[in-house]
Amino acid sequence: MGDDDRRDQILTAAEQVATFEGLDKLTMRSAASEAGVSLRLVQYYFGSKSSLLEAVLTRFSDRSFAGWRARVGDEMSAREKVRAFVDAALPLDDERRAFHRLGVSFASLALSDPQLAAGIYRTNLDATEAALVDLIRSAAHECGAGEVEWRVEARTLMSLIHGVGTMIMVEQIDAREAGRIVEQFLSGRVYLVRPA
Amino acid sequence: MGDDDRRDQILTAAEQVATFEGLDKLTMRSAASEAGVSLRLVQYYFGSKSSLLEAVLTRFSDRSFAGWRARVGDEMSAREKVRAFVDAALPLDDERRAFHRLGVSFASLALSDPQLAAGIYRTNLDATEAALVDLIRSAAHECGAGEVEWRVEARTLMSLIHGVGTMIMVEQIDAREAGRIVEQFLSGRVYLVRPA
DNA sequence: ACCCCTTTGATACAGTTGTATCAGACGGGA
DNA sequence: TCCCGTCTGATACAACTGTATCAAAGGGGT
Repeated sequence: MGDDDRRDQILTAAEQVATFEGLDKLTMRSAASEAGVSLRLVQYYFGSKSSLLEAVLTRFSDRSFAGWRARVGDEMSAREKVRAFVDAALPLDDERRAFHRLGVSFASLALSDPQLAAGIYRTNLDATEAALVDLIRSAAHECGAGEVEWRVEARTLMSLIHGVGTMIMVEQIDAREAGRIVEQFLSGRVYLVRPA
Repeated sequence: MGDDDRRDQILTAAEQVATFEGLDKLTMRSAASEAGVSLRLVQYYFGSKSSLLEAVLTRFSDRSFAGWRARVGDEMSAREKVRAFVDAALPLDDERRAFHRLGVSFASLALSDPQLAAGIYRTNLDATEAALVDLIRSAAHECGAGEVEWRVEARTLMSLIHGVGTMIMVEQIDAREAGRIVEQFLSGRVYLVRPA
């Protein structure tokens, strides 16, 4: 088995543990056990725990984009893409719930360990924001809407999604209610008004 | 020193540690050390760590309301109260930032340890939601606005605030930008439109 | 004075953690 | 065949955790 394969195998196992048992349960040993390899092997490939953690975090960040692009097809209109973006970011099924759970852990980590997590976390958020700004601007152009503070719009939408996601996770609201909240919000946005 | 005083002293120390060093650094020993008492004393008053954690969580939840009421005066109009609510919930100074940091830790805990944290967390959210629904309904009545789905409105606002708060915490946006986002959102809400 | 119960303190113990060390196995060039 | 660098594994170790145990001080009722 090649190096990258092994690395990936361990990384996948580590992510699995962090997602389903909590980030605090992710240890060198638990990752090794989940991957079905020895502790020494994890040490060999990652050296220290912080390296492992950083690798998991980076991979998570990358997959965040991958999961989004998988839902945003190229043939969609910009308006549809915005909807798809929202849909991708909400924890509406088990896969997205698992993903969100890990995201919350990392957000928490980013606040107490700025050096490790915050950098990657911020980078991810900034990239997401930039992509969303583009999407919204395109959508507005399609709709024939005038100039708007795109960045504020993007950040508002990102904030709302984040908050709704958390509410779903703690089961204060269900998927239906989340849909209602988001729908009601989006229906008032000029960049989504269908052109006459 | 009376029982409650001692309990409170330890609890305050525990909260201090959890807030400024991270929830994972809160241990029986660190709480004792911060409080300037022996480990045994913490055991004596709280028995187990989960009890200590639960007490810290409960106290946090209570203070959440206290901090809010401190900012929402009785003489305010309902419209002003909604503004004050938003203001109280955003991490705009060190105190509110510290508070928010602990809140994120607990949110994360609530997702991996439903039994302990989720109950208290959910109770807190539900109570907040109920209070905000009342506030919004009153504000709308003041404004002469018609019927709206108050609950959806309240949840939307709570979600937005939560998301904006997180963005502030990871320093993706600053207080000014947060104000702009919230202001732009609120300006479109019927329940805040000043009566003609 | 005596005693008993609450309160406080020092220490021990088993489990888990990250990390380091020792000892081999594998595999291709000389 | 031999050898050497890469790769894999078992084990050791110190630090830290929650919890349990032993011991003693304090102080009010008899």
